[in-house]
Amino acid sequence: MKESGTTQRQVKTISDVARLAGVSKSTVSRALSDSPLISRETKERVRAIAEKHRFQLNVPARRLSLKRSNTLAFVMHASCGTFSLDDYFVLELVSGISSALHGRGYDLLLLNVDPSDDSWAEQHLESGKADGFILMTSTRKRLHISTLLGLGAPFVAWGPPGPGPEYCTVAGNDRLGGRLAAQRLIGIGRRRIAFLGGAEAEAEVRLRREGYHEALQEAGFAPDPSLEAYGDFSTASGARAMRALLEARPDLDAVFVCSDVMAVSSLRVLAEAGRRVPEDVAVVGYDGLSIGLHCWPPLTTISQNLPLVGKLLVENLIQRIDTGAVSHAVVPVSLVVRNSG
Amino acid sequence: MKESGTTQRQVKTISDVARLAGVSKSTVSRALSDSPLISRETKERVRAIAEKHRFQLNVPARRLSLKRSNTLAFVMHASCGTFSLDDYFVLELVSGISSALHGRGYDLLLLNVDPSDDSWAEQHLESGKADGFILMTSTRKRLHISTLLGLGAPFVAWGPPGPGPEYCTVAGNDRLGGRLAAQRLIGIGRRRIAFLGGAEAEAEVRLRREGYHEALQEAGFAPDPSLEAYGDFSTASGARAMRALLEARPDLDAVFVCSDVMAVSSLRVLAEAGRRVPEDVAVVGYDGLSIGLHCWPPLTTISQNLPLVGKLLVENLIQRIDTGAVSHAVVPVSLVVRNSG
DNA sequence: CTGAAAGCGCTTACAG
DNA sequence: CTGAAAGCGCTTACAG
Repeated sequence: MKESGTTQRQVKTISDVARLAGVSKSTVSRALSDSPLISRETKERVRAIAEKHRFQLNVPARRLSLKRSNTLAFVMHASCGTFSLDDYFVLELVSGISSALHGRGYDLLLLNVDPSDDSWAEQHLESGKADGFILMTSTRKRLHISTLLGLGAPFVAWGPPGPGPEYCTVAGNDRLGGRLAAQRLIGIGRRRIAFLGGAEAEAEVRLRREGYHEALQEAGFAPDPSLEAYGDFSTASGARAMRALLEARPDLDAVFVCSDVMAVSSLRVLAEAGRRVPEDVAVVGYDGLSIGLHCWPPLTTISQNLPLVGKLLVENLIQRIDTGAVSHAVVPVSLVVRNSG
Repeated sequence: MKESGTTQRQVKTISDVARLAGVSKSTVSRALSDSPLISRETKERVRAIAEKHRFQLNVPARRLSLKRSNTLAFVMHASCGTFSLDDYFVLELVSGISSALHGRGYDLLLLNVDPSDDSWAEQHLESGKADGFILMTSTRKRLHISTLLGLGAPFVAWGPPGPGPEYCTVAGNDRLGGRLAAQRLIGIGRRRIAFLGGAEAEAEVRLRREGYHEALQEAGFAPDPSLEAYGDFSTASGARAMRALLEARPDLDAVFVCSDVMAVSSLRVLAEAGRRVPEDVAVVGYDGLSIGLHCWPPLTTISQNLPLVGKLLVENLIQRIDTGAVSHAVVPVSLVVRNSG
């Protein structure tokens, strides 16, 4: 009974727990990971001791042994240096992903990468830093996707699936979104409805435009290229495209803008041009970001349900890691009517 | 020369590199970590081989051996479930931190915690998941700080240092910020200048109020409690406090709001009350978030230079981990004049 | 159901 | 300057 003297000795490894429980390391390890090999009594005893001493498994050791990091990396490229509104979409998504990870036993690593450099993938995969990637990057997306495919890395990308090799995707229902936006503007009596897109090369932009075209045609209007302009999802490009549209078609009475971030800067251009929103020009945005609630006038928009997007990104990636299953998820979108259109 | 057949064999461990270089594992390890023990020639040879085969050190093994994770955890509690504007300050900061980490050899873990539960600290420290913490949480800050202090965990907290035990802090110059805001409003001829604060318990709120009082007194005005109201930094609380102020003092002609997030919702309340901004009521916000640029009217504000804040949080935390040094940094603030005040 | 032993891939005294 | 060996703290065949 010479327990005294060792009173405050820390319980830092499974060996310590084993000693206290009078069993082997193997048994402790199995008890803590709930192995079916261990009897209920032993399990309970070991766990009680572990809890009493607030024992924490050493995670690097576990990862080394398991050859698995239980870590997901979120890949983004915040506009180097200063933050800007342009990143709000991604930031709102991080929040959804982070919540979705809760209780799933995975950690979330934030990876800020240079869009023209794809070495991050190998560096994080081969080193055992991450088991899989969530790809948000819109610039040079093809480069990053093909690098990941080349490595055989598990990943999930935001946006509609491309042609070619298969990988997990989560996207909004872009065609429906475009359609809903145009239908809304037609429904409130607009006739010269412009389309302000992100980069035309992006599949989601083309799909939203298709939906917009369909709605126009169903209402008996012919799509008109002079009513279409493109940016790159940044505030600056949105403002530029809006100015170009006003110049080309001073008679436009509505505009469907492919992202809330660009819509917010379009509102400003319209105000500066002396157009009242929505009286002179109605505006519908896309994404359903919180800023849309607080700009002026509050933005009517197509909401993408980002918490759900985050959940699906996480769950489908984990499924891909565990089973190899490749999935394509499409999340519903919905029209949120506020004041701008 | 029977090299063929093994052509595509992967180089996955330092043993593989050692074999190819004709040296021992020890030497490879030392060469890759740039140990002064190794000759320049050997170093170069080993590194050339490692690079040629795109060798990546196994990070969990390294962490196990070094007993150091080289990982910083950013602790936040996004409003559970749905994201909201309320989180924009934190999100802009994550971006700054992530950039600041670039090239410092540390990874960034995102920790979304329940504000009433402080078990995350022990779980991440003892398990070797993180070496230090960046604390953003405003709710129950004292609880989390005392838990971290109790564990002896390296951490840095945003906000002015509290009394009692010492820990690293990074804060804005809150007193100066409050002063600049009030001076601006006095300077444009306002006389009944309200103060809309975050929680009165927060040191930064009290300091900003002190600065505001000082400026008033210097201009010959007496501070007036009926012109002061408090929220909790959320949009909802900002709106509530603004309504209370308008009710209590319908004659107010300016308001200094302690955060841009609350200022944005105050703008809306003022618009609904039929007050023109800035003609009837001038508004100055705080933080310098990007939303301030895109609300209506664009927000005059006290900018906090969040990229610098992120840099200091990271650097001072790493210094604390490496040397034990406890620092208190104060970042400059500046008035950014836009349209609201 | 339990344990002794090997192995995961590094780092670093220790010996030369 | 270099190497053999022990050790970091887990997990898991393998043997009982």
